Amino acid sequence: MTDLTELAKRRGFFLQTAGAYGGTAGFYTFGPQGAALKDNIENAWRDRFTVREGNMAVDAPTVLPEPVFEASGHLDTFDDMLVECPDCGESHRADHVVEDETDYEEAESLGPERVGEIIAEYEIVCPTCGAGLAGQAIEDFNLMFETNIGPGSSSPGYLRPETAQGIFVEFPQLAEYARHQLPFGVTQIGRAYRNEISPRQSLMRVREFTQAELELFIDPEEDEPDLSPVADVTAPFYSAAAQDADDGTATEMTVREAVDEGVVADPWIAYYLGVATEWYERIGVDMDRFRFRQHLAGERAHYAADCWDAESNLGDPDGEDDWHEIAGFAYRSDYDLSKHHEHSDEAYTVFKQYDEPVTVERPTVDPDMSALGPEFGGREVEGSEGSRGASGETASRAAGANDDGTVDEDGTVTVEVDGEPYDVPVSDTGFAVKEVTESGEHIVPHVVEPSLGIDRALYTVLDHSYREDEVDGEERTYLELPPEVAPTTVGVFPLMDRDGLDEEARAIAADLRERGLSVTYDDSGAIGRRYRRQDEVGTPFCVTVDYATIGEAEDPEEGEPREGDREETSTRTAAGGSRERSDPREDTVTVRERDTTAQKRVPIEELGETLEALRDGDLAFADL
RNA sequence: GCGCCGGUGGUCUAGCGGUAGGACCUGAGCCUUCCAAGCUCAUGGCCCGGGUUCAAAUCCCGGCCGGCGCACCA
Repeated sequence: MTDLTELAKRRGFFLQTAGAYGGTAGFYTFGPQGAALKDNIENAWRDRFTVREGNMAVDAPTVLPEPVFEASGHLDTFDDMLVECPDCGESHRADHVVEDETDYEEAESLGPERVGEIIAEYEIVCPTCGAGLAGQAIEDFNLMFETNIGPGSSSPGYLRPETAQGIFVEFPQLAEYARHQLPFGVTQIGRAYRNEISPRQSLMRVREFTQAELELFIDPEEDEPDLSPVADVTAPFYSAAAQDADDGTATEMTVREAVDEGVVADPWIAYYLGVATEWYERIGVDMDRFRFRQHLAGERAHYAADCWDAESNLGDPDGEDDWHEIAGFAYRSDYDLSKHHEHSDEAYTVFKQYDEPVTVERPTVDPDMSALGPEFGGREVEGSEGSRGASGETASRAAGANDDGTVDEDGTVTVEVDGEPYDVPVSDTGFAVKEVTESGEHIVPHVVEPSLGIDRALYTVLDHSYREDEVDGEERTYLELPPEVAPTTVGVFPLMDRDGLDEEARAIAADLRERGLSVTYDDSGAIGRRYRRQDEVGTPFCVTVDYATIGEAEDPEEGEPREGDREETSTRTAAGGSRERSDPREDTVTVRERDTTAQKRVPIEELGETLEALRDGDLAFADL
């Protein structure tokens, strides 16, 4: 990890932000290599989770107004109350301490002042060392960055702690775009912010990070995934049950087995675990240092019904394991949409049409207010309210019949007004049972959410691809990045920076760039140094223009052609006078593979095509 | 946020009261016909702020940043 951080800074993958001002914890800037790598990882994610899944991508603001987070629950649950022990200095969740030591439940909702009072009243002591906590300040710690929208403080906003809310809050319109057809998926890749108490471990725990999220909206009663594309994907599953067992370990099994054996309860989650497994492998995560871990019951987020994490092992390969969460797969049920449905003015539902319209008898009320109004004035009459929205059963009880479903002999029903029972004539309530034809119902979709941390994936890929070996007795450091994500695909060098080799190499570099390949040109120093430089940033292939390329002898005994007669190099045969170096141009270059340092000669005219095939995995270097 | 340890060129490091030396990297030149070779030259540094002292990179205090442990991680 130390070596990697050093290489990351030296070679331009990532560095601490604003180091000139002392740096600031939890923020990193991606350098040229890191930015390119991150782009490539993000593009691989878009390809897999948006394009190939047929989902739609959106791009929401990072700042959202306060009501969004009131609805989502983040304002409450992100607001931790901490109390610090005056003796041993340990911080504890004040609300948890109170819940443990008293009969109070949901102490969080009592507010910090009341919790402080309770701690004093009950003389609660520090769970660690036993010192009294009375009188200690209850610190409010909100993990969201707060800001003001516009001048003044009347309109607070927060930097989103997850990209997801930007999708949920727009659900009504997104459902429109999806033509109200479930299931549909919406993806988003973007920054999220959490004011972490203690950023640690380089890129793995930062205050601003990039999330790649998919929110899949499903009808929980109808929709089921087609597991077949990933059914045979194998991954290690570390279930909650296995974690509870003393000697529990992750079990290697296919996605199909995980579902059939009930290890992963929800098939949608299982499907995305399969998709993610393939994706992580594709971008260069070592599958021997990867697993899925189910959240323990007490560990789940406030919205999650079931949750699995993807974890990568960043420990020393020969040493202790060091597992880190790099993605979460949560079955969020209808939590988020229901919340926004309640808090906002819009309906976060889709209309689900029945196969056949159903005709039901539905009790209705149509109160005769000219009769009831004068009698009951402004007081709320349950019977008249009951006609709106409530179920037929409620309406019938309230307006058409007593609780036992009967109508009194004198043709009245008993209605409660402000707790007082009144007899009201049935004729005045307008009670009737009508036949209604219903063609469907409004349902709140459930949400399945694969949420991947891009920075953590990037760091894992770097960690897992870091290699040290020896070539010709010299130590070598290289990154075994998959060609698809490597910041640079090909390095192009002239063997010597003269004799027209450089011109030839520049022309080749330009041609390759024209094809859209990511190319680095380098003519400095010795060739070996240039290879090592590219090795360190994970460039999978290097092309070298040598004397064979341009038709020079391999064994120059006489003076080399110097500046001034460069054009002669390509017309030497015709020009005569230098017949001992008159070999014809081979028009081939060497292509060197990073991982093996092996070289093959490739004709220049096939070079672009060959490199593209190598990059895309359509051609193996060994088959050249 | 607490505790322990640390912060010297881009990177790694020596110096630990008298204002800095090396290695690597980088740049220029020489040399060099495929894996960090060699030679010459050059660029570049004591985290920040106070204090003690004739004098502070060095000692003290505070801050910032980092590593590790604790807590936290919805």
